[in-house]
Parts: sequence; structure tokens; C-alpha cells
Amino acid sequence: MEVLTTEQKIIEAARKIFTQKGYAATKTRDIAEEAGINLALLNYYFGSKENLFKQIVNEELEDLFGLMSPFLSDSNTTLEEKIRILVKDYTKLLTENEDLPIFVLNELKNNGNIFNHILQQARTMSQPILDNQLKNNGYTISISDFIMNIVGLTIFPFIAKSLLIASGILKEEEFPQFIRNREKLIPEWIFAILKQSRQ
Amino acid sequence: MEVLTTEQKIIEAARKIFTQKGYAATKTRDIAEEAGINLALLNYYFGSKENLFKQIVNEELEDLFGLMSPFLSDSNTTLEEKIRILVKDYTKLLTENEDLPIFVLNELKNNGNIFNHILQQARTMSQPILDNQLKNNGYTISISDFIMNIVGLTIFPFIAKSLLIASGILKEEEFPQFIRNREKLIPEWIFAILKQSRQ
DNA sequence: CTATATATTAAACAAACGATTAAAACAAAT
DNA sequence: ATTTGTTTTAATCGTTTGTTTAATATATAG
Repeated sequence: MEVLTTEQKIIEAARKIFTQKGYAATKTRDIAEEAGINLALLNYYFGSKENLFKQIVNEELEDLFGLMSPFLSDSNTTLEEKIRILVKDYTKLLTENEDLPIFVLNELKNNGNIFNHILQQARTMSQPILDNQLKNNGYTISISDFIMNIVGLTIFPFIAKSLLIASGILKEEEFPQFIRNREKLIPEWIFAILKQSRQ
Repeated sequence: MEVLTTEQKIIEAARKIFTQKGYAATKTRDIAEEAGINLALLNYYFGSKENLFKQIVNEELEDLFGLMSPFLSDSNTTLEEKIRILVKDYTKLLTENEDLPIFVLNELKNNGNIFNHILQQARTMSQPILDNQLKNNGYTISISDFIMNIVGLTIFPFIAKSLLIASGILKEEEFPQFIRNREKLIPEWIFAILKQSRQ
């Protein structure tokens, strides 16, 4: 089992180290060692460190936003269902890949413009349908705030995990339960916010 | 005017570049150039790049958490006032220093344990008072969730700014208004969440 | 003014890093 | 079995990077 091609071994190793340390702090030699391959093979298959990096980031963005767009643009799914599914799916994804959000957001800050096409596609499909669903229910909240609140409440704990633990607010071993609990609460909080925007 | 000592010039330049690019991507030569000083002076005054970095991070953490702890632990300030002031102060701080949160959280992820003392102090003072204020009002939300929600809703837009803009959800020039608007809304949302936790 | 401490500079060092090269090992095709 | 194309290896190249050194300039004190 586990017969990976050299190319796959490099990608897996690169994904692990890039997401852990970021672009600048990652050495091609670290990737080669983690992958168990000769250093020159990295350039043989991917040309350069930067090339390899872009491919990884593209895949991670797909993970993050491919999740969102298809069902958000489905007009048969109710707003309530969308909220619950979104929170649930993101919680699952981030639990399995805790370093993902801060990595993506950090690297996006420096090279945002390179990945525009992926992000814009994710939005244009879902925006009008969501907008209608909000208005039809009488909710006056803007779509930007609506998305920002769901995503922020769900993702932020993963970004701030080190801070939570370093400050003693939470212990490392309590974190999974903390997240599982929020997974149930966040949709209720979002509903409370929505209802308040209607009054 | 503007007569800075060499030491101060280095610190200002270092703060700017470190927060912009992170530790690994920052070159000592960039700092020297930005500060307008000779490269060797950096080591003359601070010994090493790492030393200088630690000093900067410590100052940034003070900025970020010194804001919080003094008045959160004041039992004369009502919960409502605390929420409003916290959101207002953080919004102001981050508006003037947009790169701060992602920088701090990113570097904290790798070196969390080094800065424990600052963070733990900020917590132990305010936690029991806040806890009482929540319980006395009949709110069942946990203090971790309470803090996480306020801070998350306030800070996350700054962390996700590049994403918001790259995806086209928001235009760069709309961002300040977006933030100003949320500054008013977030306290109301927090109240809505609190009330819901009482029912 | 002179001596001494402090601050600044240009140059260089040593290690780390991304990338390349040339040869060797391997696989596939004829 | 030989040729041809592909993959892998060890060694090295040219830069970059953090740091140090030795000389020079500037300030301070007696």
C-alpha cells in the first residue's frame, strides 16, 4: 500500500511544511527530507520552489472554497440548512487541518491578486441567490456581514487557538470539545443575529 | 522635530517590516535600509535579528492585550459598557494597524510558549469578574465563547480583508465603511446572542 | 587639548539556500 | 542486447543572509 509517485511524495511533504511554516520559512531541503527524495527532484518536477508553492496554495483554496460555492448557490436549500451545513463542513475541514486558515489568509495577504479567479468564481455563483433568501425572509443584514459572521465565528477559534491556550483560557485537550460545542451553538447565534436584524 | 535615536529608528523600521512580512521573510538589510542606518548597527544595539524580533512582538502583544485587561477587570463597568468599549477600542487599534492581528497570531503559533507570561496576566485579572457579570444577568454562555465571539467578530474582518477584496465581495475603498458599520452592529449582535442564551 | 569611551562605517566571513549540472541508474522499446 | 528516453543521485555553483571585524568618526571627560 501507500505507493506514492515521487511527484505525489513531494506535494504531500510540501503541503505539510508550507502550511506549518509559511513560504519564507520553508526550505526546499526540508521538503526533500520530509518527502524522502533527492533535493534536485524538486526542481526536476516543479521547476522552482515558488511554482510548487503556487500549486499547493491553489489546491488549499479549492479545499476551502470548493466546499462553499456549489450548495450555497442552490436555491432549493433553505437558508437555515445552508447555515448548518456550512458551519458543520468548515468545522470538519479545519479540525482535520488546523493550520490551513492562518496559512491561506497570511499568504493571500502578500499574493492576493494571483488567486483572484478561484475566489471570484466562488462568489459570483452564490451571491445573488443568498441575497434573495435573506431579503425574502425580511432580514436586513448585508450579505457581506452575514458571510463574515458565519465564517468568522467558525474559523476564528482555529486561528486564535495558540492564543487561547497560551493565555490559559483553554487547555489544549479541551479544544476539540470547545469546537464541537460551538458547532452546535454557532447556527443558533446566527439565527439570533438574523432575527434581531428583522426587528 | 522627529529626532529619533538610532535605536528608535531601528525599532520603528523593524516593527513595520516584521508586521508586514513576518519573521522569516524579513531581511536584516531591509530593516537597516528602512531605518536609514548601517547594517552593523542592528547587531550593535540588539545583538541579533531574533532578539530584535522578540522585543517587537512583546510590544505588539502589550498593545493588543494591555488594551483589554485593565477595564475588563473593573467591576463597576457594566457588561454592556465593556462590550461597547472593547469593540470600539479594538476597531480603532486595528484600523491604524491592519497587519497586526495576523502577524501576532501567526508568530504566536510557532513561538506561543515564549510569551505566556504576558497573556496569562491579561486573563487571570479579568476572568472572575466577567464570569460573575455573565452569571448575574442569567446568561448561560461560557466565558470562552463570549470572548471568542466579541474578538472574533471584531478582528476577523481585518484578517480576512485580502480574501474579501480578492473575492470581490468588497472593494478596497469600501472596507473602512464596512468596518465602521460593523463597529455599531457587533455590540447589538452580541446582545442578541446573550439574550438567546438566557432563554 | 588629550585621552577615553561610544557610535558608525565599509568590508568581509561563514553558513544557508535555491538552483543547476553531469553522470549514473533504471525502464521501455526495437 | 542495444538503443533511447526517463528518473535519480552526488556534487557544486552563485547568491543571499545574519553576523563579525577592524578601522574611522564622534562625543565625553579630565
